[in-house]
Amino acid sequence: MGRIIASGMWRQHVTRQYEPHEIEEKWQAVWDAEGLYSVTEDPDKPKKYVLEMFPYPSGDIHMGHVRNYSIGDVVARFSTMNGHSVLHPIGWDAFGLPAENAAIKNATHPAKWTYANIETQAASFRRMGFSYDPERMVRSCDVDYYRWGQWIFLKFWERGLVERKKSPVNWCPSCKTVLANEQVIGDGVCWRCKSVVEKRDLEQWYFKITEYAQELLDDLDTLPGWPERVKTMQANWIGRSEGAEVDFELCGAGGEACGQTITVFTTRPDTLFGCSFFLLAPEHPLVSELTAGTGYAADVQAVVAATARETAVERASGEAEKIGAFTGRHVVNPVNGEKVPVWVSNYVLMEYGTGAVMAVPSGDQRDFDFARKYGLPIPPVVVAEDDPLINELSGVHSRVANDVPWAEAYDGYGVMVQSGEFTGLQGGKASEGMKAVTGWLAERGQGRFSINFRLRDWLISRQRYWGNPIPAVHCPSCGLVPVPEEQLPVVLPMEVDITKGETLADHPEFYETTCPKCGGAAKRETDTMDTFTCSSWYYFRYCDARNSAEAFGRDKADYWMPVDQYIGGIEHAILHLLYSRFFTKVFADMGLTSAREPFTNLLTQGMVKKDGETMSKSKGNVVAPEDMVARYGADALRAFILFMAPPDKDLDWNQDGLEGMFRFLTRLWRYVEGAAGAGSAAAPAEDPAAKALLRERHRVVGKVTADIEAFGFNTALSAMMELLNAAGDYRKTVPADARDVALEREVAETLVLLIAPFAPHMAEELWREVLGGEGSVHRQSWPAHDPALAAADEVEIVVQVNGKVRAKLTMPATADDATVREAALALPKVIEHLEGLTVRKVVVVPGKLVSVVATA
RNA sequence: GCCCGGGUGGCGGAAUGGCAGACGCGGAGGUCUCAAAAACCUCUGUCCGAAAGGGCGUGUGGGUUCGACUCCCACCCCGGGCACCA
Repeated sequence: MGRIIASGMWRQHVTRQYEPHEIEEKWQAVWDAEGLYSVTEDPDKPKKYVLEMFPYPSGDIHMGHVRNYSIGDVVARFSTMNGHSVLHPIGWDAFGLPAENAAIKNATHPAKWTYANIETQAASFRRMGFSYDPERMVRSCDVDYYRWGQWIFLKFWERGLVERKKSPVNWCPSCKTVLANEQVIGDGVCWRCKSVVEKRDLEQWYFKITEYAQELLDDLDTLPGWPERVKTMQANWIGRSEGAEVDFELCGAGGEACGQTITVFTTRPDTLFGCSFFLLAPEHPLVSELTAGTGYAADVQAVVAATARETAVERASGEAEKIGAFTGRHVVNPVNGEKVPVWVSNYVLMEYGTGAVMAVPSGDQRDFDFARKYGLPIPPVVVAEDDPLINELSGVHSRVANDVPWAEAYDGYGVMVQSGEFTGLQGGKASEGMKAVTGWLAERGQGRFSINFRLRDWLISRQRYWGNPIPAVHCPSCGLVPVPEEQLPVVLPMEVDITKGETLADHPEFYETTCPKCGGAAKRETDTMDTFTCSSWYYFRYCDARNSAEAFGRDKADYWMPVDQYIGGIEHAILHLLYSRFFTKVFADMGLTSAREPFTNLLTQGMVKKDGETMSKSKGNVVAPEDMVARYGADALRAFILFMAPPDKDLDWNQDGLEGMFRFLTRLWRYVEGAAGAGSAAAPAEDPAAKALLRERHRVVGKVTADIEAFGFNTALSAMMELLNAAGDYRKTVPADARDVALEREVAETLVLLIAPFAPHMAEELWREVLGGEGSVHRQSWPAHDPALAAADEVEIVVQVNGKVRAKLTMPATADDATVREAALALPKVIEHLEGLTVRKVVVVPGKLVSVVATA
């Protein structure tokens, strides 16, 4: 293997240069042949499931992939070396719209495009040296996989978690399909293509994730290994509000009671006495019923029409001007019998609560603005204790004030006024007043304690071809009928010509079928499932990827699940992570798993940017990992991207440092080659230079170990550089015949083991070929360290006088405080700075410093 | 508006309340060489100083402490998330 390098030839200097390409491809082949990364359930070892998020087969890999999968690979290899049985699989989230778009553009089939991309990407991952178990690879567009997605759908249906209903839904005009709420991001745009979404009234399939809203919220507390920020985002998204439902009786057109009630949800029942009008959403079904044929119909219809014209962005952003119209009707306030007018306004959303709102302008800014605009009363009911109004209204039970001198509503805590028997109680969110009023209403059957969630059910049907067909049949006589389990899979037909814009709905061969129940002619459902359904359970499939009888075996899942370390981008903080938690909870309730949460620890890695912008083809600022691998090898690239920044931070790609990482690896290579000999030269036992190097070796092993455990890959690599620097200094400063050869060899071995998770190819070459190690470096035990050996026997102590460093002192590590203090005060420099001053206080920090406080 | 992050040399970044700037990049000078590359060595926050040495310095202003990048209060800036949610 060794070769004579050109520049060294005349010196007779035989050495091997670090040639990443030769060794990387060589070891990739060896690892495959040896089946190094195949894993089975080993009852004798602690298990560890390390997983990076399911990649979409977009074609080329990008730097974000390199970062994500490099992090996972270090964690996986490190865990293996630390005695764990490690599951580290990969697969592809292979259904989805980009395949259709690409197929249209290239006049091919989505399947062809997808499988070709998977091959390309798999080759790139292999080229990076990632340690995936090849036997567990999963592709979500394979029938073997998606049939179980259909099975899950049927099981969800059995459990009452599937619903088909008509409601206003998000429609992406560019993707030509509906989207779930979670998939509308930012200012009302599609998560994938960033087009502004529209609202359409359509009948669609839903998973009832709201049934699990409370548990999804509560169990966030069982995830200490998740970033706070992700948990906060999920909690906000679920949006739990405690309050009350209040029934208002509707009056007839003549003002008389008509027996019909309208219920509202409010978080502030304590402000009920301040309700001066009542609002309906423009989409509320009662609106036309109440106004049809009356003199109010025209104005109300104008508001309804204007609201319908607002874009989703305007409506959602709260920037739209509040408009409204009186319906001519009234409702009765249950607490005081007062009749309040019913208005229609664009700021009331049909999707939240009941689509009807009791308006309390003194306590809610939106109601306040509306009241001011339309000249409606603003009676104060909860007044801050330091508000001048309190003098006038404190203890006043009945309504005397119908307006406030305030510029805005007050929604904080305060004293209830003008509130009948509740006057004087504390008002505010979750206050005693709120509880008292709710209790009063409940006793009379006019209200009840209630919890409202912002979370909506998950819309899972998609009007696209390249997805998992929904296993359902529409029968003219039986209605919606699930495809019987034994008839699965519903195979996605390949004959659909996507280049002509065809979908399943264009294929009678697909949709013409018979009803499983009555045997009559029926139509198969032609919508496919949201691809997020595929990625919501793939981590279960990895546990038992080749099972043809079940989605996964419970024994296998119970061995591996939950995922111990999940790694992926923050962009899935809600989407994929919420859906996966939901699936896992349903699986647990189905008895398929004992895990109630899928991911114990979550690392959200930051984005890889270029010049502060996300890399994209359209910006032309994409840095191709392949180019970097071609120049410096996969090892240098992997190590460098981890060295650049802590994993959770965004990083700005800058190639300059990559060269530096390559230099480090080259130096490491040379050092190990030079120190590999098992020489026998006995070194002086008490040589301080040798002791220092040994100490550094133990310190660095301790630091690298702790750093990897805390995802401090950048500082772990820094520490390895420090050890190599120390080893280089030892070699430079100690003459060859005085060197401790055994120590140098130990340091070399240590460095090879430490670098193995980061630069797996190089470590393997050095381990097997240079150090002559037995078996793969990746199957070795992680190096041990002895804290006692890492401790210095002499310490340098800093001496401060009035907070400024004035001298340094070397003391035995065992010296007691009094000795250190005395030695410090005796230093000439210290005496000089204390001249004319009186020492007031001396602080001794063992092993660190002495701080002398002195004044004149 | 609300909720999270984050502001440290020329750059990426490091620092259980204890020498700010580890490690790396970049830069300057040097060794080797006919020369260059590579490699190696020295220096590299800033200001004053020939040096010794000293002053200043982690977004801003206060505070706690013998001692603050770190803890507390107020504010400024940057990034992200949420936002007519009743």
